[in-house]
Amino acid sequence: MRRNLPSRSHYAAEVKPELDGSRVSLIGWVHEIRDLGGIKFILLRDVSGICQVTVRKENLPQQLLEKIEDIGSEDVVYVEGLVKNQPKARLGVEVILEKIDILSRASRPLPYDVTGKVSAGIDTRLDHRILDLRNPENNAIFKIADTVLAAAREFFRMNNFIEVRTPRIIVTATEGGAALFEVKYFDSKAYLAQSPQLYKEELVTVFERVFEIGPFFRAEESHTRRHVSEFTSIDIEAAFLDLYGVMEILERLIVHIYKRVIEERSKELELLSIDLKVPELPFPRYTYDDMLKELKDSGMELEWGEDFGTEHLRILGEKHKGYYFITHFPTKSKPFYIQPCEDNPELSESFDLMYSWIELASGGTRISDRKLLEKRLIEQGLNVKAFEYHLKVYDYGMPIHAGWGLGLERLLMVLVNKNNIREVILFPRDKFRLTP
RNA sequence: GCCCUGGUAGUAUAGUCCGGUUAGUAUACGGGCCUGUCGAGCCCGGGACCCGGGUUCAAAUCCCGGCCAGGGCGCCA
Repeated sequence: MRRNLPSRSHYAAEVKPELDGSRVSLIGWVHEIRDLGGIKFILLRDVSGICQVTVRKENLPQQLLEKIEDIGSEDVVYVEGLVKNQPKARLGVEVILEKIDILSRASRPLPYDVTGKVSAGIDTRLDHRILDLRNPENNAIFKIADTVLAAAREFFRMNNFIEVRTPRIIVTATEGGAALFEVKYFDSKAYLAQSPQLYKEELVTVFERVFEIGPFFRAEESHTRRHVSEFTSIDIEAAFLDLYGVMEILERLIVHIYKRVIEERSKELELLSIDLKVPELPFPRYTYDDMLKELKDSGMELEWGEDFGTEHLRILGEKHKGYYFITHFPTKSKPFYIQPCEDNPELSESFDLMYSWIELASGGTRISDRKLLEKRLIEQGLNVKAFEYHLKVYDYGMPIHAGWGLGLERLLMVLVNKNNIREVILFPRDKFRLTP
């Protein structure tokens, strides 16, 4: 026997003045109740938004009134009633209740206030994340994230990229540097991938242009508002392009995402009080040397070859408020697979995409010559033998190629103007949080 | 890993410096009043000093240790 499932005639946000006089049925969660005695207002929330259900007690049978007295915040209810234009209601329309069924009860009191009347710290919010996400302002972030992901996939397909999936369980470090999580893999040790770097480079010899959107893991002991242990990377790799080609793809992707979010998520942007403007192309480009000079002019000397610290980036961010690229970093500050410049091997064909002082993406031209790659592995103190499977691919015809990795959550922080990365991750993971 | 700050009802906070009545407020929750609320309003109620040790006549308050949390640095997306 099939279950008898509750069904609605309309979503809450579809209850508009044009429906005046018609009968509707709604299903949702009780967002808020305001009881004025003879009249009672129930704000009913579903995925589309909130609608006001009005209870006029005078004409209702006792049995129904008792049922209404019994409902509480976050109960799941089915409601039937007549739509009525109502200038006194903020939305200009309300549903006069005729029938209500409680489909599921929420406990009382709830451990967390969904309506957001009392502010809560990020830790408390994350402890009660599901309730926290019911707040329309908070779930708007993830509706925007949905559009960002859809827009990115759409953009990549328009540009002949093929979506690939590379292993999350790997046998060795791909880049050295970042700390890896160790996992038990049957009778041996394995690690959680920190990047798809080597796989996507290998795959350009098959598909020419690949992209991957997926989670990666860093076991860093970071304790900041912009680091977590599990994050989402939007990665591309493309044959027959160098850093300039993939920088163009990156800035055009950002613009495409902005356009789609503005088109499809105006309501969510409004909820978050964000006035999103499509950034202008091209994004400004500066070299590492340019930035060193800028820092010097600001009274902050940095020795050539040193990577920028947060202190330096904050100064650069003061001056460059929006998106901009920094290119041609010193080779020694970059991973082994980055192509050194032909005319000056101390510099590399690398770039970072910045937004103010935040690093959003980094990438560059990759080394496509096996000999050079081996030399760089040795220079960085890595074990060449461990990379044998990867190095072999360079013997099978490896074209010049370039790519980048973009931090999805970092981009979201910029889009929705949040200064803690945990706000834009449904269930964030960091050194101190493994639940919920 | 290093550094700074904090831990008081479900939540957010006042009080802590300078130890001393019943630990205050808001909101949530329960009860009452209220026919146009939309941060509803008014009245009533229950609900808290992170844990352990020390100092003291007396500790939310001072000291030590632990645990937990927020943030910064390094590293990076």
